[in-house]
Amino acid sequence: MAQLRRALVLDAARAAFFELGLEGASMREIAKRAGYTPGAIYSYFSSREEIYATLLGESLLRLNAHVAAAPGDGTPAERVRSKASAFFDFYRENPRDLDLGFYLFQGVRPSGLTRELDAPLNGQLRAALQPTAEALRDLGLDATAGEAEVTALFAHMVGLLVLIHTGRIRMFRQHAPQLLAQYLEQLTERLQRPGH
Amino acid sequence: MAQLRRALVLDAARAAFFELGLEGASMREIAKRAGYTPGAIYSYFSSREEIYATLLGESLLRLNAHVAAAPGDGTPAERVRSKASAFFDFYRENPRDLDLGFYLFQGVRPSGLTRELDAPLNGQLRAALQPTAEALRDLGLDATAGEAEVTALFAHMVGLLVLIHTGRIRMFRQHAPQLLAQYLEQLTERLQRPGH
Amino acid sequence: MAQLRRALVLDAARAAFFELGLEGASMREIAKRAGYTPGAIYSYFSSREEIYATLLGESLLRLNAHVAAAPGDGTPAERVRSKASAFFDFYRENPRDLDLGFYLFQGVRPSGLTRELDAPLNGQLRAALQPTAEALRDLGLDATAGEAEVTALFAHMVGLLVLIHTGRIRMFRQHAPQLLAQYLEQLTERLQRPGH
Amino acid sequence: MAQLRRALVLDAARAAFFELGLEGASMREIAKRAGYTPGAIYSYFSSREEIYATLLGESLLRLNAHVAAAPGDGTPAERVRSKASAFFDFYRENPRDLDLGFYLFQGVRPSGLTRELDAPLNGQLRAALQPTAEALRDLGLDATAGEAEVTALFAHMVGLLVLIHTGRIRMFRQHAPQLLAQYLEQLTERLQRPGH
DNA sequence: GATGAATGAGAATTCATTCAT
DNA sequence: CATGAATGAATTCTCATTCAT
Repeated sequence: MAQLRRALVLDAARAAFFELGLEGASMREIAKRAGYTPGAIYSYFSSREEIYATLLGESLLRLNAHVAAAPGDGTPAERVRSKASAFFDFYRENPRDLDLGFYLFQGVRPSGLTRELDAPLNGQLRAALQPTAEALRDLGLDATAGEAEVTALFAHMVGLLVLIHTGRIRMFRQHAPQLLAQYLEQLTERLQRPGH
Repeated sequence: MAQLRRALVLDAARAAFFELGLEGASMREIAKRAGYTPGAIYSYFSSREEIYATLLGESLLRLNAHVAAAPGDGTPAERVRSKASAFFDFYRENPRDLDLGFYLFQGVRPSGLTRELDAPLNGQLRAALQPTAEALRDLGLDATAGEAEVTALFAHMVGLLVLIHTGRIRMFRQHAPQLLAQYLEQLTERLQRPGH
Repeated sequence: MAQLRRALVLDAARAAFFELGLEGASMREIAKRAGYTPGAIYSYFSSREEIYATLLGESLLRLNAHVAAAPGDGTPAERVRSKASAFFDFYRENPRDLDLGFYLFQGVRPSGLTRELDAPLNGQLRAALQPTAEALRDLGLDATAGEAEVTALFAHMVGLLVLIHTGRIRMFRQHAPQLLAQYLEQLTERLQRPGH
Repeated sequence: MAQLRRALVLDAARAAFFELGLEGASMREIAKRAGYTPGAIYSYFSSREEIYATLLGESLLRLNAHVAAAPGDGTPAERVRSKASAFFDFYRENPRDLDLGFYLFQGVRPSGLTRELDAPLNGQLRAALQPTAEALRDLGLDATAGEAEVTALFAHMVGLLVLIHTGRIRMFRQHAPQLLAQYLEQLTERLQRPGH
């Protein structure tokens, strides 16, 4: 019962956030959309931060599900491409989830929430990259090298996503997915080259 | 005269922003630092947004200067590394400028200013990547391929900078500059490989 | 049964008040400590005021017990000192009870409760001063004079307690108990002086 | 100009406080009475605390003026009575000033104001007792004894004022001024007695 | 007797902006 | 050009209390 209503508030928060962005999704706005008075929200979430953290956690679950659903039965090189692309596409197709992902370290200063919730959320993010990391290891990389490679790949995807997100990509008249494909191509080729 | 005073306001705004961040640099704060009353600021800038846009333009000028100052007299491969690293290091060493760069599309909704100011600002950003693009062409890339490569490189740098900025990079226990060096290494090596 | 549960709520209220003070002891807090929901409290007390009034009545009972326990077998002068000091020490050692004593006329405006509960509470307060008044009469004072003297003594103690409580006593670098001892000394000496 | 408007806000605050007490005199209420929006108040006072502190400072000034105006040309014993009574009467006749005096340590927790403003306010309070202290010294008391005596006297007055204020004095069917007169009588007599 | 849910009023404070002077 | 004054809307959050179930 309470769980249902909590979900209702969360729906309202998600909608508000997705429509109005961070600034617009105030407690007032969320309450209005949920059909509540602002005070009532606090029965379900103890602070604005908690709402956002919940939303972000949920978003990361969707991300992980999306990555898990990507084909994982080909060659290691194919799996690198498949899993990394799944990660990338999730955020490309759901730009608000990217906003959400950026939320905790962009807009949030005063809250003590960051510290407490940071660890599990980071864990969820790591988990979403895990399949890619495993595929890289199957290509022959050791733990250290795999870590470096997955970090570089993660950075590359984040950069592309930011460029898409901010519209800066048009500046270069390039398509981000194609750029990612090239990066992955070169990556797998490089790792399979003799002498590596 | 007016130009001088406008510069004075801008100095105050820059100082406020660099010390207090986005949240802390209110019109009140800027005015106080400039020795003005809040209302007076509006003689020089028509909105808070315009101040930030001006600040961003100025930041991009500094970026271009930094890139121009980087050594440009080695081999093309060396120049790619030199110029790209200059770009990267500028933002790594001046994280507030990165904040500034992200500002206009992150927090700003209501302003119609973005559109008008977007073009020149984009131009300045392009300019900062121009030396790198030229060095890439000197490595034998045609216009189209060069464009793709510089975009990919730009994305990679942006991604790394975001990871540094948000502290997420610690998660992977990797150093960003090293990752960029590897990326540049592989890039130049690939472009110089026979058959390319 | 109901009486037991009422006591349970009261325990929670007392604990909350003694730990968190007036501000912190909200209905929510009291309910939480009692293992109830806020609404349930209203089965036992019709308002927050009533809880505090009940708490005050109980506090006055403890006060009376404390005074009763003080030695009453010496000379009248000794008994004045003994009983008055017991009164004083109770509040000095239990500052929250003093808070409670001040509560009803300090913070409370809207309640009509004060009037109804005032009489019995006043009675309890009087009772706590009764032993002192009797000892004074044993020193030879008639009813009227005894009344005046016990009132003056009461005022003196209240004044000292307020000074302790608010920290203002440090301003004068004096110790309250010592000041009370002097007052009692002079009082008994004066009453025993020939010609009185 | 600004000073005038500040005074206007202060008038509104005083009126609100005197009519509605501490709880009722919210920023909303003060603003409404001053004909302002709540935000406008912050041009004149930086916080609710500052308003109350100003009100209290002003009250203490009136207290000091009242004490200064009391006759100071009789014998030391007469001056003790005159000055102490002036102190007492001020608060007896202006009970809201007493409320104000109790404010800073009763209702105020969260503010950092107490510490900063406490010292000067304490100083003003001391000053109001100074004439009495001097008259006591003229009766032959040394600094230490005078300090003790003025503290005891202060406590006695505070106690009586609290009893008046809370209505508890009726309980004893005594008049406070008369009780103070008796206290002062005994005090001066005691100090003038041979052997002292 | 108790719950769970919600209300509605209220708190202090901050802000970009406007505008008569 | 600049001020001083003020607006008005916004912010998050807390609380005693009510009431259908």
